[in-house]
Amino acid sequence: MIDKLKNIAVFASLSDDSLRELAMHIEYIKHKKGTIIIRADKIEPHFYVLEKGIARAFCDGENQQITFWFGQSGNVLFSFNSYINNRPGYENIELLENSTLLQLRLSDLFSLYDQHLEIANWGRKIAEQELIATERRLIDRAFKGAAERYQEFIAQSPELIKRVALKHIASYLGVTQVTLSRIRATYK
Amino acid sequence: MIDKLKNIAVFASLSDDSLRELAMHIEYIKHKKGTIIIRADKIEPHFYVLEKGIARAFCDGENQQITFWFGQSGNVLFSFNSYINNRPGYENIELLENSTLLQLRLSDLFSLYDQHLEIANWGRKIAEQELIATERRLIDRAFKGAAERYQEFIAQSPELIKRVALKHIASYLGVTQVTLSRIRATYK
DNA sequence: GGCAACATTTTACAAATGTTAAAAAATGAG
DNA sequence: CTCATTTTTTAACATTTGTAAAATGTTGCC
Repeated sequence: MIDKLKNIAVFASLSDDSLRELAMHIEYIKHKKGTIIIRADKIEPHFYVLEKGIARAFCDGENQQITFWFGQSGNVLFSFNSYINNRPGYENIELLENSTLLQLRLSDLFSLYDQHLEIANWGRKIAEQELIATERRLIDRAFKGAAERYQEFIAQSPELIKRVALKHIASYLGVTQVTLSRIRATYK
Repeated sequence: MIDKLKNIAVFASLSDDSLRELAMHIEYIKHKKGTIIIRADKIEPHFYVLEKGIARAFCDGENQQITFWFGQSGNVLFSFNSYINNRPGYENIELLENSTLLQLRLSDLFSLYDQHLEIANWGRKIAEQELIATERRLIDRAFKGAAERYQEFIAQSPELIKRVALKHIASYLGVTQVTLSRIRATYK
């Protein structure tokens, strides 16, 4: 089990001791493409790590869904508001492919944070990495046009372009699908 | 010193023991309005807490500055990329008023993270709170028009509206100053 | 294969925001 | 207080992006 965890990106920095602690609380689960694993307006009691598959987080609007996050193999996957504030979340998380996940109760994770220094710092780094990635996206929206953001998305996430519907990528980039189509038509 | 720290929002949750540990490494400093306390492209070796004053973080573009963050009394203030990745940052931080700050070496802070469980979890929560606030802003950009974002900014940050130049608020909201002026003219 | 459901592109038009420049208002130093 | 500087507003026009609807393309199931 520990060797298996070591191969997953988010666990790579942890000592065997910490991995053993975590492994005691981890369950493997599988879900099919299309499963909504986390639902808005519910307190989600688990923290997941995506072992295999692709996921998206989205919010529902009146006549649109906005995808604001993609997860790939090795990424963590949780309801921000449940995890951080113990409140119902605003986001849904959908699996876009048949996936395998590691599941960990938040209550167990929080106990580990309060008992285990290395795991507490691991949790800190997870939040910090998400933070810097999110802030970069916010800044990119200000400095770069939609076309440039699309080009960079292709460069940085070649897997996602192949495997994710364009309508999801459009809202992730902050434009409508029509605009994304126009951008794509320009670079043909 | 410890009692003084307790009055600052970001320290409120810490035990006396943790506050004593932190206090050993904290220096008080003052700076005048207009001081750029953190500069892009440098590794910033300190972590600051704003005791009194207002600050903004901005990036320089070709013919514009984009403000993407405001700090008020009790907020922490650091170069994301220095703090998180030990690399030169992309942001400048400017004090918009005469300010008093608490200064802490990152190297000291990281030592505390590696030695002190409560402080490690305190650092985790700081990152998590920034993360959730940043993500909310990214989502708000998708669902709300500029006028609505302005209204909410007024409601949530009445102090900032009074004390910060509108040109900074415009870029924070993701519009030009001309557009913000038009929005303001509408609600008169 | 053929059909139904869904995804993507295209078109025409509308709305929002950006750009540039100039005027008006506010601020701050001496 | 006055002048110079900076900030904010206003105006005219250009550009980008959005909306709605139709056309085309793709996928998967029976």
